Amino acid sequence: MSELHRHLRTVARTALETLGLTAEQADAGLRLEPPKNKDHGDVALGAFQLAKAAGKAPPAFAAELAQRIPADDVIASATAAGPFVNFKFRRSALARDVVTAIAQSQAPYGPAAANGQTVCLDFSSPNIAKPFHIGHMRSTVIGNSLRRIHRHLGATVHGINHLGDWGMPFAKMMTAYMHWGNEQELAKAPMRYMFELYKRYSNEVKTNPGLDDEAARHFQALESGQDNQERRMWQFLRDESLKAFQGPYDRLGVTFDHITGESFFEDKMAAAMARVTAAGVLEKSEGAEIVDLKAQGIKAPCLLRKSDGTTLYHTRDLAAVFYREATFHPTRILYVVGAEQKLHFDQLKAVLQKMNEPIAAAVEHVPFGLVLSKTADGNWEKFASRAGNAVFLDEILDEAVAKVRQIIRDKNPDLPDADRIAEQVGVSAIVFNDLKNSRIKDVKFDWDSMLNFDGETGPYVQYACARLASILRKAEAPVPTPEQVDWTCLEDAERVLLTMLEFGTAVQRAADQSEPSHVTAHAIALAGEIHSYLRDHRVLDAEPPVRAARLLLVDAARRVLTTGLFLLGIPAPERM
RNA sequence: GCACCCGUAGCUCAAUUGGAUAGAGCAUCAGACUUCGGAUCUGAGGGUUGCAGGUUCAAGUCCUGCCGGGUGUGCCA
Repeated sequence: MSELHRHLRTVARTALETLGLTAEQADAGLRLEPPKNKDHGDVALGAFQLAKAAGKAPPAFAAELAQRIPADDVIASATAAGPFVNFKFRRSALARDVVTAIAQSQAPYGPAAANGQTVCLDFSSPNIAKPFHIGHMRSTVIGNSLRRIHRHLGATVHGINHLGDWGMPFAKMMTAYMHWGNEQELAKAPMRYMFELYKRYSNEVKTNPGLDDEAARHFQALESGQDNQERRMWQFLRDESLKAFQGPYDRLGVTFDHITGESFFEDKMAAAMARVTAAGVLEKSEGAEIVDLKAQGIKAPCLLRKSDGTTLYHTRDLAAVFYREATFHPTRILYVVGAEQKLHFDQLKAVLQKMNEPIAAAVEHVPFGLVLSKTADGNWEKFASRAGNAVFLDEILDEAVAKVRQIIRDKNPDLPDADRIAEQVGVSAIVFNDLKNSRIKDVKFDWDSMLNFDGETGPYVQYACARLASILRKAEAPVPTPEQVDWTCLEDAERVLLTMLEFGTAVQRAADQSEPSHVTAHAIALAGEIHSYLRDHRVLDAEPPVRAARLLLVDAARRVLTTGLFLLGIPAPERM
């Protein structure tokens, strides 16, 4: 909360107490929000709850409340409008409070002090026997952003890449490699080569179902824990895959705190199963071991051991929960995994609840929508790697980068280091697009709109940053300090200031709802406001006091935009 | 069949979780000191928020029933 809001709350609480409300009632009803219509004021208070607590009609109560809030050196006015009380800050106080906080990197504009939360963030988690394509990007960039957001807010964050390096998919890849694999071919282009193997297996298994049985035998052999051919093959393929993934991760600027795949829990599953058994919730059914969840409202039981004795996805996730609980003591465990796996995580949580494990409350699925591609007749359909039409992430990024490179050639031919900038801007365009809308919405992947860099896009926000940086460069002097600035010179910047004031709310909401799009939306809004401001307000040729104040404003906007982009995992180039 | 998700302007999406006159971008049209960076800005047109009920002082938001699209649904992950 900003100083402005804190002051407003204090004054309002005092006024409410003189109107006969208790401190608790005042706090509960004191919901200060930006009004929908900017003309109403800077902050709005709907007096419905408060009026109810006071036993009065909302409009009458709002009028009384407004009357008891005097103007002071921060509050310019409090006026009642029907059941609302609208507040306006003094412009100079608004400027001083917001810009000073930004200049000094105070929270929320800079990193906050520890907030006592520990967040385990399970994201990206590709199946390392499959190609890393556009579909894998969503979990990766959403998780990467959430990791930065929580860290910014003062949480201890464990970003975990829960690699799919165990189980049947991996056994199938192993089987394919044993039949047709060639080490030299693999070394040339590991990702693509594995994809070829994957496709070949998928094709051949149609006419030769025995392949799946073979894969199952290999998995049993692998899970036996003995040092055998399967284990060596597993180690080899895992190492190669990890090397191959590093490329996309580097380009996207993604890092992890732990790379512990499913295989990491190999030796922890027996204890997990023992714990489930001890809780008395494990049953035998049709040769398998299950937890019945009907009492928890889920019809499908959770399978923890197959009739052939091997374990499942659920078994490993359960072991992972226990491990994380013991190792990290998390307050939240977030799984950034596609919406199609909702049932899986509902079951996981339900099993923990049935076991009376308190950690169940921390388990939270963070689902997201599919990536759809446009068909010839204008409809949207799922990207299907099975059909062999997987689009490799690299190809998409390359295409975007090439487009940016061309725009630079057209508009800014003298830009130094153009290739590096094109990489930054092009990759960001794709990432930004993925984080722009609510997670749960499907991402419509359409080349034309993807490569249109006008409007609400990554390049739009980066362009604003570059423009601001350019002005600061041309000032050829250090940015003024807050002490040097006459705040009355920024009274015309209210739209920019009020937008920057909202930054903390946007970040907090993003963390609470696991929804990076709130940060994206804020960055777009601020970029728009500063662009508009610069149209009518010259900086460099203004009178000295005005120039100094505006320079500091420009620097503040640049900092907030840069931080916002950082929280999305996107760089802010000084030139582009 | 059952469960869950989505449905808002021609298209893609917002709407601070129940609050004031539902807002942006794209596309279309009309404009902007010969640019402190035009990847920008200003403006215009464009809406029965899928349909029908209900709860409430107040519903795009909550409840019920439909319609349309999607995802999932015991030995994959």
